[in-house]
Amino acid sequence: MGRVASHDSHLRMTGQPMPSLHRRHTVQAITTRCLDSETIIPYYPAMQKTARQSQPAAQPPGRPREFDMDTALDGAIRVFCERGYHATSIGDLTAAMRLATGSVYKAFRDKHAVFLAAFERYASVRGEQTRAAAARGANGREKLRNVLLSYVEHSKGSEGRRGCIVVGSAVELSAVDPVMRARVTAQLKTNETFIAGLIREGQADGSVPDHVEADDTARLMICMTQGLRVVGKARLPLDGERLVGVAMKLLA
Amino acid sequence: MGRVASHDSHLRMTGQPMPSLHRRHTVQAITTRCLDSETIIPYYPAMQKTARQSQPAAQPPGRPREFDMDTALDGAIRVFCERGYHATSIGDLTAAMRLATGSVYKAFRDKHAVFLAAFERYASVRGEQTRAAAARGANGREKLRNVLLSYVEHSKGSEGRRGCIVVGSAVELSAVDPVMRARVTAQLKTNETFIAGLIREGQADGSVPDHVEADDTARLMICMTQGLRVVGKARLPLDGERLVGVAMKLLA
DNA sequence: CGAATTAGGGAATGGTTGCTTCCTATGTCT
DNA sequence: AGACATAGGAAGCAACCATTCCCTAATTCG
Repeated sequence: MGRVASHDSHLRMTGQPMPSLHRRHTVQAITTRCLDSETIIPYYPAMQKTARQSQPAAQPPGRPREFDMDTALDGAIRVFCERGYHATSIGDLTAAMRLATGSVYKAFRDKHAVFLAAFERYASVRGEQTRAAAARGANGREKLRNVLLSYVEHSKGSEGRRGCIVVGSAVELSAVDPVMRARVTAQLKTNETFIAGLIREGQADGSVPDHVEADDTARLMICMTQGLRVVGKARLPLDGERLVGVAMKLLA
Repeated sequence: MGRVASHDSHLRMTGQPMPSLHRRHTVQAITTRCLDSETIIPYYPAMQKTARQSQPAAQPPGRPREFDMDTALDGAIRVFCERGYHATSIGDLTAAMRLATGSVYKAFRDKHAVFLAAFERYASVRGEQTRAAAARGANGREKLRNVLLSYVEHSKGSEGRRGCIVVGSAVELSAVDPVMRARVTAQLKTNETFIAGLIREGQADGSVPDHVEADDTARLMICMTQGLRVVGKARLPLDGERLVGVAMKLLA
């Protein structure tokens, strides 16, 4: 039973995420906008002393980064989604990111930081896709329908098999890693308020009946979407039209 | 990239689940009935040559087991649900099962076998609970309502925080462990046909309209239930009455 | 009773992992 | 040029993990 302070101790203990006093760094953070575009979350592409302060396009000193952070993170997303956090070794990570070990550890504090950055990017990209799907609808009801359909499509086939990093984090880490748990719940709430917003929009434009309970329905729909990712990862076939057709009854 | 045959190699490679020729053993398997009570799945409490053949109460030779297998497995279920497969060390396991390392390995081939046995017991227990919930309903519709309510209750609070081993397996293992993937999909299908059966029962007794598509609705409800476990693990509050109230619209 | 057999439990083992540290080469800034 | 920072790889380290070994009980069979 006695296990004390290991490498990834902050994942196994209830403790804090380690104050990161390794190098104090006021990062010039690349920010990504999230689903509801309310919250702006920074992720750390590297550690570099802030450039000049008010010259946003100024290139920092030193050799510029050769690899593209986003494509590297896309690789990280791929493995993390597929295998989860614990089963992904640094070797898996460097292979997927096409980076050497040293480079990874130069760009990120540790494995956990890579995971967080991958999570951030995933949330940002998926949020954009979802908002795009919504935008293709004429009214609240149509938007909602498109959003649900988009969720099903992303839960199917090879992408579905790969899995969702949010669901993965919730299941694998939320009991044991307070940082990721906070991030996951925030993400779920963001998505939920986005959906609730669409329902209210539908009620305003008359495409959704007024007696629909926006918040409860939104929460149930979040359950549906998260469950879709679980079921999709287990490779059960999913038929978008049929499932969404049934789901739209919730707006009756 | 080069990783060859590690401890839990059959989990990391695409390979087979290892033919288990370690010791050939015709186990006198303790069997558990599953949700739909159609399939009988053996799990391996130990390796003992079959006793006499047709004397079910005959005690096998050797020192009898001291611990209760089911309570030990309940402990295993607890940690596996909470931390998942990979993050659970043998130390965690022995602590939770209140067994010494050697005893665990005497009773099970390896960690994977413990996990499978825990999964089996979990499925069996939860199946019984679900069937009990259904039995408390007067007609198909009521049964369904009770089942959904039971799912929400189990996804809430401390049990919800602990999590569901089926969801955990789906997310953490199904991409990488064909044995568990098969087990997970089988379980999901079993649950799905159970729900579909309740819908049809409701249609037969008049409590559910005939135009409801039983299969599609059942699949969507499975997504809901699995999603509930994800959301519950992320600790979002869940209100059974409200959520199920909304969900019952699917039977309109 | 002895032989056979199995469980209990803890110590030992061997391999892997995450992480760190070196090193040299390279590119961009002041 | 000099400072700085990245790239990439190799080598190393301490920790940990899953598994095995081994010795001690407890029970049945002959």
